[in-house]
Amino acid sequence: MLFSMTANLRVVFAGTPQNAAETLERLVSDGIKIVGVLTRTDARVGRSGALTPSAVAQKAHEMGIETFKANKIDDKALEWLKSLKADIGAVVAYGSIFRQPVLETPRLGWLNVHYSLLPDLPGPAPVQNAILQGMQVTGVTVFRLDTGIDTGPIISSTEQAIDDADTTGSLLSKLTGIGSKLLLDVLQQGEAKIALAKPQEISGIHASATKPTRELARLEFTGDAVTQLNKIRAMNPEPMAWFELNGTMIRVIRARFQGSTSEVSTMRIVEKELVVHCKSGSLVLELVQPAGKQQMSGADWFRGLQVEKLKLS
RNA sequence: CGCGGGGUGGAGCAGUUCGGUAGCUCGCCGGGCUCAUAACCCGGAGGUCGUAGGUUCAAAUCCUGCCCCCGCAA
Repeated sequence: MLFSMTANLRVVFAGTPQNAAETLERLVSDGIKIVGVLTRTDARVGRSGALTPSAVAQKAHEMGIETFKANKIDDKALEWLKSLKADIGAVVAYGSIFRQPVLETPRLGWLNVHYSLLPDLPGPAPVQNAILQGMQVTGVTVFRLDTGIDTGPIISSTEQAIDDADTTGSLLSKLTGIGSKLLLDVLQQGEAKIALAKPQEISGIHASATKPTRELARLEFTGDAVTQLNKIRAMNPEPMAWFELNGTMIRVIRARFQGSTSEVSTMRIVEKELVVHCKSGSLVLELVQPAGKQQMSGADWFRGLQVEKLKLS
């Protein structure tokens, strides 16, 4: 009986990429009433440049949910939102800011799923930055959207340990599952739960989690081994860490730390594996991808170079 | 037709400019050495060189079409 009083919120969902689509699917399969989906417009994707609907758009279409495509919430989009008469909105990586009139549109406002333990790592790339900083614990936070960037009152959060082998891809996948459940719980508990949101205690500096650029993804083997390894993990799958050799880009997909080191920034085969010596340790480059080639083991790639050892400039 | 790289035994590459017997480093199989080995030595199997056609006495190599894989940029 308790359920029937609260579980029938009319929810509008806003999101764009794959993990948002997974969240949407979870909500629907657990009985949340999604009255509309807002997502970004179709984008040109890949070499062919084919116009492709977002993952969320595809999922919504599959589930027969009314969809509105817009890259920012202009007056037309706002009008559509109003017409839905939703009680509440849920945002997972939609990709645009919400203006005040939009925040007020569903009567209970909007919930946002953010992949960090706020107030740590606000901004667009919390997962990459958690790994980049070598953090061992992160989490997911569900909070009420306000006009700031990830500054609204927190409803609930869950911790998640970061494994040494985690990449942004693998960690995001775990966090997506947790976030879906967290969001689902809040929506099922309804208005009473949402009212319990507590303002964030934003003290000191919380570095905003900006999106990593290609230049940031560049590896410096003269640098600290652990730092480079964190970069490799954080940049996978996007934009992928890389280094340059003879004018071509070599992406490093996967690597692991190894204690000993010798001549810095030098590669050689040690016990069938490709090892690059850095400052304070070495890295075994397990999986690489030269530009234009398939992924291959570091040892296979190095074999093709037909050299004993390689000193990177 | 956005720019570019590539398709050669199971893997990674060389050979293509200048057409002339399929090469290298690994892996695999067998044998040897060794207390032993993933180390070392010897031997072996495995490829119609992405595909279709053209030029030629002769094509991995030159010409044309097509298929597939990938990096960048968006």
